Amino acid sequence: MSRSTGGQPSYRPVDARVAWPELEARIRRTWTEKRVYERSLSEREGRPEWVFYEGPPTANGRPGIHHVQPRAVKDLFCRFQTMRGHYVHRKGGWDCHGLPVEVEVEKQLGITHKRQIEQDVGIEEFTRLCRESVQRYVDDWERFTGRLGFWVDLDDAYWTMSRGYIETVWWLLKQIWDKGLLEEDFKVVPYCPRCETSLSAHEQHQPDAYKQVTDPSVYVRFPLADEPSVALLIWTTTPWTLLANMAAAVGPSITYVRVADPYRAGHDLIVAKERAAALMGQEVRPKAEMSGADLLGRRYSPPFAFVASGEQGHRVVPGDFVTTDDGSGIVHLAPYGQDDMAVARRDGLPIEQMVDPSGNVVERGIPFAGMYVKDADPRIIENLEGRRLLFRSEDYEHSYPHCWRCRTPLLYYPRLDWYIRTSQMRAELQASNEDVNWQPATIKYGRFGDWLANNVDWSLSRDRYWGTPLPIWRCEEGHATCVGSFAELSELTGADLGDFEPHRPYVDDITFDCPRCTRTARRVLSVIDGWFDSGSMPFGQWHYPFENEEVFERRFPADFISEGMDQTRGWFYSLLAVSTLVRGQSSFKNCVVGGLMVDASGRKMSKSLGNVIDPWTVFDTHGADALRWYLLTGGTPWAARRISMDIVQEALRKHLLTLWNTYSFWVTYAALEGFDPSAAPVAVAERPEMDRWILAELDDAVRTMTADLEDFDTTRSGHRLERFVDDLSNWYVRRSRRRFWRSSEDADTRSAFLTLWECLVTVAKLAAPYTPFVAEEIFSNLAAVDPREPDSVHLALWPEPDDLRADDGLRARMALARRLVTLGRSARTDAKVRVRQPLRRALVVMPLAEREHLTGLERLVGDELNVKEIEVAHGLEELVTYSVKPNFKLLGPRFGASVGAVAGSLAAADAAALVAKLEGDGVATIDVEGRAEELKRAEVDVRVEGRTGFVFAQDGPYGVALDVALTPELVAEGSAREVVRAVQDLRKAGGLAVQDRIELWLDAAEDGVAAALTAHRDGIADEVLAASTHVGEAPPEGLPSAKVPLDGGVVSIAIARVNP
RNA sequence: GGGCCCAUAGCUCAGCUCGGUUAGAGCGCACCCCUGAUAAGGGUGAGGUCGAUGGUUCAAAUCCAUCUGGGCCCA
Repeated sequence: MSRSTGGQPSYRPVDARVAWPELEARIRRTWTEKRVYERSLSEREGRPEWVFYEGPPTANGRPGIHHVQPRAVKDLFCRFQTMRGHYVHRKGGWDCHGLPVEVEVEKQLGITHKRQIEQDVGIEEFTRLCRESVQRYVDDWERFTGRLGFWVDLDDAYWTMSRGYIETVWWLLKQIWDKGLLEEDFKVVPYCPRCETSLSAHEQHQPDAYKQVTDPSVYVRFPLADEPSVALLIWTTTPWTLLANMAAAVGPSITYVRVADPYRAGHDLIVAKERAAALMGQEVRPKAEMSGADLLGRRYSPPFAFVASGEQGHRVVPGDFVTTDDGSGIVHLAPYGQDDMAVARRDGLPIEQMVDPSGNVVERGIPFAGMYVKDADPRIIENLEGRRLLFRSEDYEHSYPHCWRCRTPLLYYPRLDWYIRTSQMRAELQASNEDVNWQPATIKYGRFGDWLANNVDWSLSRDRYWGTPLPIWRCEEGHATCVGSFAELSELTGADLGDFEPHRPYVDDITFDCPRCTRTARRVLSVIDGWFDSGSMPFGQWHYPFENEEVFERRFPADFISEGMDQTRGWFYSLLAVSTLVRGQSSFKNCVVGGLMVDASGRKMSKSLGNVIDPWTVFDTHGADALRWYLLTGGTPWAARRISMDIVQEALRKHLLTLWNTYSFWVTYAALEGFDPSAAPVAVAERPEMDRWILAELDDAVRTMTADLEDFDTTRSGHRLERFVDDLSNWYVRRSRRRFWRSSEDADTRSAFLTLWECLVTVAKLAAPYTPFVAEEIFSNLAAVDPREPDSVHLALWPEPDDLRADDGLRARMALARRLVTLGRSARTDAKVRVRQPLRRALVVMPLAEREHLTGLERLVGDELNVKEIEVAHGLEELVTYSVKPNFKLLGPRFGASVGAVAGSLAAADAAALVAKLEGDGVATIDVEGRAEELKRAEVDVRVEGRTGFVFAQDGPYGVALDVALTPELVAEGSAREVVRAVQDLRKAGGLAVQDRIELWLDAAEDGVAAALTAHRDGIADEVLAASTHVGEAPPEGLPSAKVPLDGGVVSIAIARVNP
């Protein structure tokens, strides 16, 4: 790299073939050496902050391909906003607590049961291993993060297991406690019998939690106590819950019928009328009909005798949750359902716990005692059958929730747990949501809004070991004290606890005298839901309010967060909920939600399908930039993202290689010419049209990309960049190539070098948030000569729109020229005349109003088509026919329903005359439903079509006709071009450098060809850098040579390199 | 069963916010061209009832409704 120091600038040579992974490794080293990330912060000190919160990844497993997109999105906006001049602090974080970590350690220890932790391992050793386990994966994550190019401060990351973080969580819980929103309550909760802990609603709703399972579906007779030949028919898919049956519920307004029991002569059954046919067959004849209300209060004989009936048990009770969608319309109630427990509390039903915390039937449940409930099911069914209580038993397939970590089917289980009364805060949560800008917007009132609208209390406590301990101490009298800081705990114990370890088991040993009754208070043994930890990060990352109060206030709430869709009910919820509970507002303003990662055929990635792609394979093959580019621009961000090696390679080839080729082109010639962009400026207005055009496109790209990225849209913005790079490479460079080589340092060459340099430097800036490595490579090589620019693109300011460059008129004119070129090529293809053969002229048909748009671009179109002249055709009726249609966009509103009549009238008119009139006078009169209507030129669409017999291509109102007549001069010129091409091939094949000079021999037997060689001798020599040319002379032996077949004969060629 | 998303060429996707009569790219395919950006590049072509039906409208890929299929989230 060089600075312009008076001598010629030098550029790092650019290999046309790039090894992306190596390039990226080199860039990463530069970033480290030059402390670029640190400076991207320090150089923005004092500028307005743009606040980003990092959602802490669970450091409990190696990062996978699905972690790439969220991190790429975060990085993109942070880099973009930094370039926009903001100070963007990026504190990393690690989510350390929770069941996943415990499960990992359990596996490592080879234990399968919770009780082994306390008995065999000990809590002290267990939590020590949990801490170690977290530490182990952090290295993987750091490597992954760096490789991806995600700039985040991991050295100063927050750890949810740190003392300070835990203290903040305690403080937050105390705030909630003081509001009366933290309570212990008896509730039916989803419960994992293996982990022996309840799950919060959002844990239960993790992806993959629901799986299709087959359960028994049984119909059971509950004989009425006072009429044993009549039985209520109930339905359940969990036979084991019958052990604790409390009552049977009916819908008071549902109609029930008494029908003959088809399997028991002389017995009757009561079922919902709507279900009778489905259960008994179509021909069922009701013996009696009654409403649910009529059944209320009737007693029945319970299926098992474990639960004493008491006053209220084993009766028919009303329940508004009873439906006739399936089952029998009569619901068996047991303490294992939320509806059931609500009724039990209302009606004083007898609650008996028949299942222990491991999911086994309790001791007195003979003969099922000790059996796991799912294993007890078949035995219970047998038992019921033996007592003629079983009506029917079949298999029932349905989706059922499983423990999101260990895959054990969940049980619903009545438990005494600690809750945050979020359901009382629903309106506040919804108000917070109002202030969030979601991307995509549908999340706001869809997925997330629904979740808030149906909010249930947050089950906070976990009977586990590795987590933030619930800071509640309770004495023997039941008085509970919530502790909100370590100092407060010291005060309560009356001794300075110093730097005590707040985790279990140490914190469990701390006791104090209950402030209310002075009896000993001990900590309740629960730890809390890990989601509360992560939701506390706006506070916990700064150990607020114990320190950093000013920092916290400055960085609350966040301008931006982003995670995958799966966090809707995870982090997005906990983050919103904690700050709403404590601060009454959302802690984030903008949230970009990413989609799921699926394989190339749209299937979810899973180890069992074997379709998981390791991110490192992609990094090492195509590089991080290619992967980032694809993920940030290919497809809708929140739709499922298909990913495969091929898809990434395509993104690489299409976009990054195009950019690279353009960059490599500039450097190659700038190095040859010793070009210095900073030497002599050329004003935009003084540059050729082609240069002004690409700068106008560049300006448009800057404007639209800025607007889209401010709007958190990565896709549109990326597409604009991709189109610009394509324009730059495949039109600007393609058309301007000759201006770059072997020219003297004239204004035109300077302008070309300067323009392409400006484009590339600006593209590097625009690309920096997307593909930070290649952007840095280009920028650091090209912008080094510019003293105004920093030494890293990531320290540069985002490009500003430039009115001197903006020129929409020119953009439209160039679009017209390119359209005509396409038509000309099409015509050439039809004529089967190769492009190297020059043609005399092309005739262009186009609307009069646009003709002047072509002025100045004829040469361009002519060059591209290799024709000598472009003529705008007049009076070409013999070449084309016209058709005229309404411009519906304009005439639709004017004529309304009559627009069809206008179309008819136009179709019937003499099109050529009409067009002549419109082009000449600007208006024409036609008859519409008997009225004379005047139409302006713009109000109609004119289309041309070539008549047969002409080499003509058309598109709408545009047409290009080629004059394919060849003169001897044209043929000779074509021959010369063939020769040039053959010589260039020889040069390349001979390994000559671009600037090497040669001695050239040309020989042809035929007169016509020989004449062509003579005529174009100087032109050929000039083109191929021939220092001397021998025409009609046999070359010395042993030189590189070729024979070129032409229409009129054969040319023999030989070359020799001239030693300088 | 409910909510949300998606459905456009053989494949991957734009376009839909704000309706305009000729729906575009890339990959693949066929044919061809170009060639000192070259292990690239370019052109032309074939390939589409824009998931289905109905509605609104002079006009629907676009707006509305219903349905079908797929996905995600939930019950």
